[in-house]
Amino acid sequence: MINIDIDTKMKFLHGFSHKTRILILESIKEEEKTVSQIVDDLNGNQSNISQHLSCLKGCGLIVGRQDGKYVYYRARNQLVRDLLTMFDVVLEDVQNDIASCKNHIE
Amino acid sequence: MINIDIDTKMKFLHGFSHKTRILILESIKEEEKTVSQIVDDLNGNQSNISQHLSCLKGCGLIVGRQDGKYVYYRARNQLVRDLLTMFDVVLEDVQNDIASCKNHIE
DNA sequence: CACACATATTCATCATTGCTAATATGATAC
DNA sequence: GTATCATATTAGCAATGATGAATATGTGTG
Repeated sequence: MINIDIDTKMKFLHGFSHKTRILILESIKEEEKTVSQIVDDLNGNQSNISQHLSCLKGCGLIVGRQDGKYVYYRARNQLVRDLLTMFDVVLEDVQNDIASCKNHIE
Repeated sequence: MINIDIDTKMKFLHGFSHKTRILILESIKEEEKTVSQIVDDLNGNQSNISQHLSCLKGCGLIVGRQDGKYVYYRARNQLVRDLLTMFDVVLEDVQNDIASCKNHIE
């Protein structure tokens, strides 16, 4: 495995650090969508969604293609989809782990 | 797969959203370490590291055990380690695209 | 007990990020 | 050309997150 620059890695991970961005990723995980479709899906603000899409693109998590006056965005590739799936897998496991610990002090 | 509450998920993902926290995770990925060892490793501030450790614990990413006056932290389980490894795998795939992006949301 | 050491917490300040409204760009159709 | 629609960008402000100094808590030792 090649060495990965930490700042590049943080830029990448930044993509996952906001609720709206996660919701966008989940919305376009399996099928590409236009910006307006995503805006509708999330009941969001056009400017706001557009900025988050720009962020996600910069992070390398999604790609866009222009088709006429529309821009379609989708998850960059299968690895990114796998990562999104893995979040759920690990989180499920962590939740069970915590739940099965009857007397954790917190 | 059970449905995962989005806010719980965001809390989980927040653990990966800061450079110091990623460096901590990498530092204790393979072997548990005391707080002071981590502070030395990262050349960090004790208060600051302690706060990030608290965050990571709250996110479910790490666990701590007290041994005498020391507290040892380690990655919660193998899945968390796998996730950290997967970041590198996916990043390797995407690295060139990210390197040219200078922006976050702006 | 007093002391030294390891870690956690508080607090005030500072820095970064996200938000919305407004505006700009770019594409298509008339 | 102009009008219209889709998307991107800018700017100022609001919200959130990170920081280090100081302090508190906890743990073993003499």
